Amino acid sequence: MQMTPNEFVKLFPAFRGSDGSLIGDLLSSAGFRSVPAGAHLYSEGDACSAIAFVISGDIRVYKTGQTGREITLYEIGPGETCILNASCILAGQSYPANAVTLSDVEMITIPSGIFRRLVGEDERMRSFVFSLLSERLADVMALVEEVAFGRMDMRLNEYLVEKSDHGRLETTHQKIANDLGTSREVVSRLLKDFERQGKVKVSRNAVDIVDMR
Amino acid sequence: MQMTPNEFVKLFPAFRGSDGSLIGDLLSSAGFRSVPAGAHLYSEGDACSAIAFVISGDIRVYKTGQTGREITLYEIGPGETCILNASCILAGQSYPANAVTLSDVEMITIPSGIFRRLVGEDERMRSFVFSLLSERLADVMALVEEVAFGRMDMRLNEYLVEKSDHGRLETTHQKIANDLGTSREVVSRLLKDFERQGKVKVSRNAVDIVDMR
DNA sequence: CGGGTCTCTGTGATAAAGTCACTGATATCC
DNA sequence: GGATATCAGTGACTTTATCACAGAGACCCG
Repeated sequence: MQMTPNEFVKLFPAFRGSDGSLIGDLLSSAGFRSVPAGAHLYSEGDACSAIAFVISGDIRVYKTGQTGREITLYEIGPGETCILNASCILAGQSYPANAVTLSDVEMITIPSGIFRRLVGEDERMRSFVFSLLSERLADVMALVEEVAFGRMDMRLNEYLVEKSDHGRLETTHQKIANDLGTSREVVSRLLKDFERQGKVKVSRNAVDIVDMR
Repeated sequence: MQMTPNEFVKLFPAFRGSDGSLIGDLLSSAGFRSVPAGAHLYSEGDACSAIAFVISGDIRVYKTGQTGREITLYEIGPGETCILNASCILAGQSYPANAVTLSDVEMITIPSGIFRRLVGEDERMRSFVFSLLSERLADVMALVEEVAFGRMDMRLNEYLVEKSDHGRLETTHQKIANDLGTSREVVSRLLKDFERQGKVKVSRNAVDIVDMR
């Protein structure tokens, strides 16, 4: 599959109005990559060689503890880059987290050398990368606050509201726990409480929101 | 006080070998600022207008919860910039955290416009800022993991080892709690346990490490 | 169809951590 | 030398996490 500059700008509006060559350079040196849902993209400690611009699908970036518990740091969607790639490439570090696809994902990959050059030459590219990196930093800082000070019932409540689609969320308690950084039992118990309070309806592989205010 | 390019490069070796004009530009437009210990530099939500390069002293960047508990995200020392400034300037956000000086701090401040231009023009400046930003992101991600999965006794143990100077740490239980994101009572109790185990000696305003392995 | 095997969920007991409400102990300041 | 402020200790209780199971539903396959 090939992408036109027009399609690219539609997805990545930060590049609108770029002086001609940038997007051309970017697309001509880009590779296209299609990854199935559930694929493991990289692990903590891996080195990285290319940067990915996500066209479609979602990616989950998470940390793991020794006990096996997980916590989601943030998700990457269409119109974003996997900024950890950028961060690794530009700072020469290895990945500080893990990433997995949540759905089938299509992305454009750009070799790190080309990417480095583009960041140097183009103000828009620079600004795009800085903004995304800054945003992630702010996101993760907010997560620290939530984890350190937030109560689990509140966090679960917000999670259900945010993640549900038309009042329904199809997932398992284990997956919710993995996003929130807690254990399955805790999620099960809290959902049961919510159900007793008439806020949700719990069934196998799904939670239906009744009234969460 | 005025700083020579030589002194600057000694503190910020990432700029060694910069093509002449960069450091000159930077220093000629820089302001010098001296701040006493304990001063509040900025709060969550503030806008920012200049970037600071720290010459001497340490700055603590932290988050606060509604209950009044605090947690330190990271500290900034000599030879580093307050990267949140950069991130705000380049991404147009407001501060996502609070900052306070831990000691008397001297720093060079550079107006955001000049800074923007330098990042655009100079490869070394760009690389310096990216590296620091990436490093902070990795730091804060590691903190999420610690807070979400780590045990308090382990965290306190590591903290004491890292922060102590010649086996002694002069601080209050409250300050330790503020760094770790827990409450004073928890720190007091854990320290008491450590003392019973013969690992430390606790006294008012100080902890002496006996044997922490 | 029926039995075996997964995956998902529920629950009790216990341990770790945070909260609340105090008390006591040590400095510090007129 | 007391008044005041700061710092630390403690019991009781709540919230979370962990461990060890037990069922319940889905799915496969002869």
